Amino acid sequence: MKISTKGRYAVRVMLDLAANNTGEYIKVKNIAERQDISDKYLEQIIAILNKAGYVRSVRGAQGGYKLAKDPSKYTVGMILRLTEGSLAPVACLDTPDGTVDCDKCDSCETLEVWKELAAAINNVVDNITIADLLERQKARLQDFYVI
Amino acid sequence: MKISTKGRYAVRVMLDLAANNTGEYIKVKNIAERQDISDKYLEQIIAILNKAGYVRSVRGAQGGYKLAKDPSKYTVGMILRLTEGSLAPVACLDTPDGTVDCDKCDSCETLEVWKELAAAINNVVDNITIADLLERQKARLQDFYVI
DNA sequence: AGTAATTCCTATTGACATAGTAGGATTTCG
DNA sequence: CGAAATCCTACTATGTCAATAGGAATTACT
Repeated sequence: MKISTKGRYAVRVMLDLAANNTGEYIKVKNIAERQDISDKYLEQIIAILNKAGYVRSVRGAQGGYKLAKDPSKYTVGMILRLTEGSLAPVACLDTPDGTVDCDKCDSCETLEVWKELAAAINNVVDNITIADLLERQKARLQDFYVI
Repeated sequence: MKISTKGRYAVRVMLDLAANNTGEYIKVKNIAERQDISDKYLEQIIAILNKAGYVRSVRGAQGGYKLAKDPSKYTVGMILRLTEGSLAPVACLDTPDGTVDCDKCDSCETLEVWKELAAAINNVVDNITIADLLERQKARLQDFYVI
């Protein structure tokens, strides 16, 4: 029941892009340094975000990445599902529609548990956006400087 | 973010023992047949439940297993944590106490997300007992025969 | 006492996923 | 043209999952 580094790093990348947005394109190398992640590994992760259109890229010298839309448009759930695959706690629940992929789900008492669990998980990750995280971060930095 | 078969099977075993409780000891073979699980694999899973004292066993011919306590004493969370290990969605949160095992948790904005997620997960699995599942099962069987 | 049934214990295996590392092709700015 | 950056693909080491396998120890029944 662990979220992999791929998913966690992807969220941090999106937050980093939001936090360091100046309108300029941001290089992988800089993100990797700030986040203390291997830049080669980060490349692969950001490639997923790029293919999905979550970020825009410019190639070549002075190139880099920036968020495609406003931070408020990206939920943690979107990012995790994109990079991790489904967040469903059991395989029979990770269908694109809401159906159940199991031949004996009719007599499966535990299925209800997993459905409740899936709903609880979704409820958390789908209700936190990158903008929310950014706001929290700013609030914390404020506190830091005030003290 | 999947729950493994170990955890899922363990819950089903506990429910099976509760549902088929007649005071007699129940054999692994019978549980395996009813649940359609390899009995050799089930042996290993039930061994975990046994060592933790969740079930009582009698060896030898006519031996078997039964729940150690009332079904209401076992939550799904207890069983999953026992068999799966921690349910924390990130490694830095699976400490026995509530502490965080990460050197830069102070500046980790995403940690809050994982904490909320962990709380949501716990809230579901810690509030469903085997007795609850048993009740639902009985209700469903009732419906079946009435129709 | 002997035998069948059952739990108990440990080792092994094949398949797959994770978390990177590595190398170079391609594109673009200066 | 050359340096800097993204893009693309292959490889690898490690570990986990989900069993399978074989036999040792224990007990009830005849």
